[in-house]
This record gives sequence, structure tokens and C-alpha cells, in this order.
Amino acid sequence: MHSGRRQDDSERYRAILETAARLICERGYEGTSMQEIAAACRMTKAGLYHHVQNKEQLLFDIMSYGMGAFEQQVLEQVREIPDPVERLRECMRLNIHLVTGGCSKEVIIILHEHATLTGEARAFIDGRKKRYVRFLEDSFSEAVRMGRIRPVQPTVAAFSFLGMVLWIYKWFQPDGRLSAEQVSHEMVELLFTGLVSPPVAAVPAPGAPVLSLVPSAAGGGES
Amino acid sequence: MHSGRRQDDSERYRAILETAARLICERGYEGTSMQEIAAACRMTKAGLYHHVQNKEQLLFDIMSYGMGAFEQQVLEQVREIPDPVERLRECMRLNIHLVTGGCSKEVIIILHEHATLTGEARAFIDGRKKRYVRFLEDSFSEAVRMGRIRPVQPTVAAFSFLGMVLWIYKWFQPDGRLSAEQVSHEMVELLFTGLVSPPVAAVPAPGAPVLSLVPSAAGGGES
DNA sequence: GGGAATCTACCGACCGGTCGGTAGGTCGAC
DNA sequence: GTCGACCTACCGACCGGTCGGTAGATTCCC
Repeated sequence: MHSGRRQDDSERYRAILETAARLICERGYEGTSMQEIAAACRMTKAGLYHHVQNKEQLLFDIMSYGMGAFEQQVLEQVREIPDPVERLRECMRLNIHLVTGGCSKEVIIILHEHATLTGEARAFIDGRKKRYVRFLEDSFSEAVRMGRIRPVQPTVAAFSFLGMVLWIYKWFQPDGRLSAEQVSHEMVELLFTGLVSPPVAAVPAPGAPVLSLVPSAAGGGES
Repeated sequence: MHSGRRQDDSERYRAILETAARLICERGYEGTSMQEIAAACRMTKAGLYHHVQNKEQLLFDIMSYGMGAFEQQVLEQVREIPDPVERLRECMRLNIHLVTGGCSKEVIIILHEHATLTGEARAFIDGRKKRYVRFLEDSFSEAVRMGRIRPVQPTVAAFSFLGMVLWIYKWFQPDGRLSAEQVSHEMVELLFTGLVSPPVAAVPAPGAPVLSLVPSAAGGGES
């Protein structure tokens, strides 16, 4: 009974976070009033304030929840993959899946409201973001060191990766022409195979040296 | 005298737009009050409303100005480049230059406030954005058709291009460790040369077929 | 087992303050 | 003497947040 009660409590709070996240995701943080959030939770504003300290704390909790979901669904799933290139490819796939799947308004809020929080709340979220950037930079560096990819600036590579993946929330439509899987596959190939060098020659100059690309060593056998 | 007066007028209005853009860029559209904008222009709110119809029109004018700046500084500069790959590369360079150069708060507002406008104002701006996406898609398609790049989904390629480039406003610091030119160069090479295939073999398996990539035809001699 | 005490969840009413926007007046330049 | 630029003063609506109060379930004591 005790645990059941507690269970209800935390579930209730998460339901509030989810409702608030939906509204804030649609209208922006500043564009959403506590009144509206309360109404969407079928409560009055005073009732909502029984569960919530203040508006900024609400945003912080939404973002923390989103960071947790991301770290669990993406980061922890790929952290132990030994080959850095395969690690990055799988990471991109999972991250795209997270952003395209409509289940995570919280993550989109993290992306969009990147400068809304202030003070230590801002610093805390930024720290968790920075860890992800470091992880990507380190993976790119490792891949370069192993000769698995050509030498690139790891920071630029990491933010290019992130830009491609995280920009998706601005244009992707779940019921649009392109499926999430299509986007995912194409984008991974775009970054890791690149644009040059048609793998099977389409309209090659007969004399030109057209050639199939074989990964140099460390046999990462993959599509 | 007449034209001088008009000149003053439009210059004055542009100064207001610029000041407003600075504030909105820093604090967001909903987070910036007309009071603050007026004060930054060294006016009262009523004085500001002498020049401005309403807040949404102000945002629309800022975005229109930004779209104009973008189209002039990027799109028109590359539209006539015959080779699609060279067109895209130069386009990316110019677009990165636009986003990293601090001179264009208006463009950042266009990027960040992508869902703030409503109705026909929103539709108008979205239409101009869509033209850019089409331009990129068409260029990628053309490059594929010519065999200059491997076959990729043009929409995904276009939005990957845009994601890499436009995400920059979220992380780039003009006085940071990386220069704008460095980012520009690295990012262009990342997308168009890709990650695989070290150009000069670093740790190759001696027996494996390591090979220098030569663009098939249309000799676009470029680093 | 029943009544008093307590607690949770919530409400209506309200706080000081700010929002976008406006009416009407002043004033200096042509 | 007119006209545009800009002001003071103000509007109704809404903001985030808090107040005293209460219905109903739970717990405690006898």
C-alpha cells in the first residue's frame, strides 16, 4: 500500500511533466502559461502549484527527464561497442530514432530551449550535453587513430554529426514522404561513406579507374 | 531632399529592426517585450509603435530582412555555378560564413523562431525557406545524375547539409578555439569527401587495394 | 469500531507586476 | 500652420505565484 501510493505519486508527476512537455514543445516555454498547463492537466493553476515548485523548475525537470531518456536509449546502448566507427554509426541510428519517434517531446525541448534556463540549472544540463559531445569527439579521435577514417577535426565532426541528427526535429514529419528508417539509413551512409566515389559505377568514363571501396583493415563487416 | 528624407526613414527603420533583432536573438521572441525593444532604441513604447505596426509584424520584417540578406549573400552568389558539386561546396562555405559571422542576428532568429509566426506570414517565410531546400535537392540530384557523387536521397542530403551548417549557431563561439574558416573547411570536406578512405594511406594493410580517388569526369579540379 | 486529528490534493480569489497596444497631447522643423 | 515624431498616461488582459480554505481519505488513540 505504501509503495503503491508512492508509485501513484511519481506517476502522477510524470504525467504532469508529459502534459507540460507537450504544450511547451508546441508553443515554446515563454509562450506557454502555467494556466494553460494546469488546464491541460485538468486542474487549476493553484492545484498545479501543489505539485510544482515554479515554472523554471518544471522546465528543468522536463529537461532532466529528457536527458535521462536520451542517455538510456542512446548513450548507454553504444558506449561499450569496441569499434569506434560501428559505435558512431549505431549511435547515429539510435539518436535519429529518438528524435523521429514522436515519443520524446522532452528531447525536442532540450534542443529548442537551449538558452532558456539560467544559473546552475543551465550549467547542469549543459554539462550532460557536453558529456555527449566529448563522447563523440573521443570516438572520432579513436577512429582516426586506428586509421578507420581519414584524419578529421573531431570537434567539427562531432558537431556535424549532431547537426545532421538534431536538426531533424525542425523538418521531419512522421507521416511524410520519408520514413524514419529511410532517413536514418541514408544519413548514416552520407556521413560515413560520404558523397564521392559511386560504389557501383553508374555512368563511368570507361577508361577512368572506378573501384569498389573496401574498408582498409580491422574488418568491420557492415552493410 | 525628398529622397534624403526617405533615406533617413528607411535607415531609421532598419536601425530599429537591427536593435530589435539583437534583443530577440538574445532572449527569444516571446521573452522580449516591446518595452525593452523601445528602451534599447532610446524611445518609449508608444514612440516605437509610431514606427512599428505590431510585434508580429516586427518579427516578420526582421525575418524578411534576414531572408533577403541570406539570398543575396549565399543563394545568388552560387546559383550560376555550372558544376553542381562545386556549387554545393561554395554554397556551404558561404552559408557557414553567414552563420558564423556575428553580423546576422536576423538569420539566427529565422532559424530559432521557426514556428513562432502564424498564418500567411509564416507561410511566406516558409515558402522562401522551401526554395532553398529545393535548390539544394536539385543540386544534389544533378550531381547524382552527372555521376559526380554516388546516388543519395536528395532530400536527406539537403537536410543533412542544412543541419550541419545551421546547427552551428547553437555551439559556435567567434572567439573560441576553432576559427570560422577552420569549421568551414573541415565541414565541407566532411560532407563531400566523407569519412572513409584516408587519401594518403596511414596504416594500410599492404595487400589491400588502397587507391587514390579521382573524380570520374568533368574535371572539377579543386582541393 | 468510532471519533478526533492529520494529511493530501485541490479550489476560488487574489497579489503585484507586465504584457501588447492606444488615445490624445506637445513640440520642433519645414 | 501643418505634419510627423515622439511623449505621458492609460487600457484590459494576462503573467507567475500565493493565500486561506476545504473535501475526502488515512491514521491514531481509546
